[in-house]
Amino acid sequence: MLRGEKRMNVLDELKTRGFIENTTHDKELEDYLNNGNATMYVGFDPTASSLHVGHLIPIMSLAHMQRHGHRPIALVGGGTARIGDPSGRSELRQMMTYETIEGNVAGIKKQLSHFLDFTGGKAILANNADWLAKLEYIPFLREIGRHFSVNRMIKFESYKQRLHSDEGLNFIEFNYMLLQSYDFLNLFDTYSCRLQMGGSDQWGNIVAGIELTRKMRQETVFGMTFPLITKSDGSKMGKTAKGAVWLDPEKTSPYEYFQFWVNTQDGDVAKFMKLFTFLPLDEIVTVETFQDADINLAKTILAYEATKLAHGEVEAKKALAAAASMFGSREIPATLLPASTIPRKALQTSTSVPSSSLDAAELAQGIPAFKLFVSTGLCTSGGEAKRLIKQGGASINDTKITQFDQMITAGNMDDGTLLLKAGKKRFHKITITQ
RNA sequence: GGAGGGGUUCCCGAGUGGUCAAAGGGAACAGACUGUAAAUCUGUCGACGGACGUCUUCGGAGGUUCAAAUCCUCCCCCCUCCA
Repeated sequence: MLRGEKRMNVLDELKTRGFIENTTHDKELEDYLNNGNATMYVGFDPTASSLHVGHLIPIMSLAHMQRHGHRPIALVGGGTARIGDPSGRSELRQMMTYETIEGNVAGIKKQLSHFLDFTGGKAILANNADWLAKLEYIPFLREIGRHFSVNRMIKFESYKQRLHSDEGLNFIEFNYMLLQSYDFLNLFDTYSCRLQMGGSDQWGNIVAGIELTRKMRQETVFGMTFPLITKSDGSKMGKTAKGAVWLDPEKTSPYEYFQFWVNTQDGDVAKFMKLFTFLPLDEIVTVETFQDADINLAKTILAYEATKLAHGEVEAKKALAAAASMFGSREIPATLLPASTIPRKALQTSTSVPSSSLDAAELAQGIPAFKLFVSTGLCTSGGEAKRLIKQGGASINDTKITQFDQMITAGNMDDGTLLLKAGKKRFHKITITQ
């Protein structure tokens, strides 16, 4: 995407791709980014050991910045997590132990390095625990606290909501804004970082940091917020039944991750390509008119590119192959999104479907079908497995199971394996060991 | 410190002694329809070798009762108002 004569400037690119909801100081910010060598940061809360799909917007925006020659800072909130941000939350966060937080920080740092190049100072990975943890209460209040008006703070949306709710706002959370503002000031001092980006719920905190820097340093720094990404049906993007879609392959396998993207709704394909891949905009535009089978090819490309970014090319190819063997595969024309590196030939082989092995002796005695569905993890209880079978959603090697206690024996094997299918999209392969 | 309100199954939320494994909604799951989409319709939705039955669940611990989510005692947590 770096080829081409007329390269867009970052701001335009981010705008066109749908990353920007709001910015402060439009003109000055544009100048700042156009003059090269800008430094900007996004904060990531280590509330879990892994980032999830919802974090891709900030991650991708930092990646775009880096591609345009700027220096992004990924700030992991190891310090602020000890407080808990009330913004956009209807209730007090569960307090996390320091050990949990540090564990989460480590996990998140690892993932960020898949998307950003931290070598040679091209990007910076920081943890605000490094400066927040050693703050002293009285000096902090005297130097920082005095710049904050409570009258003003309680007017911010992030607090207002909670002030009027039954849950209330706890004092510890009330301080979050001061700490995040202090982060910005600190990054400005240390790295001349002049831009903070964040979700739209961060607007108040970002603005507070801008004001603090102005008051204490008489310098102008900027803010930018991302829109809340919703699906075309209006629901929040990135959550599924099982909760968030994680970037950690241990929590969400590359295959599931791939499937998540393939299952994108029609109306969201082009939008998601703009946001979650680096495919060139002029190619993505063509997707907007696709329908029927073609839109599914576009979804495959979206899934492949997104999986490649998060898990690497090898895993992306495996996931693609696994999906192909489950759902079939079609050749993808070279003219379709030509910038994508997806393998375009129709595929046959299956590789990374969840699998387990079973002893041949055990199978020889026969195993009731529903037990097999439980032991493979396809169902969480015998009752659930029976229900699945009763409803006609279970099959083994493409033969529908009609009786929950049907005995499965070596006779059901096909090519030495049992392919269990629960519903249309969940599979499990059992290989038989002698 | 005082007064009041509240903690119910994944979420919201009804339920004030048996008819409660607990209304209703959402989410989810399965089926039909499809394009591995959405929408719609139907069914399911604590566990247990399926109906009957048994066991576990309504903040925690005890107690009353033939019977407790419901009554009593103590404790924990949250919120509101007053100080």
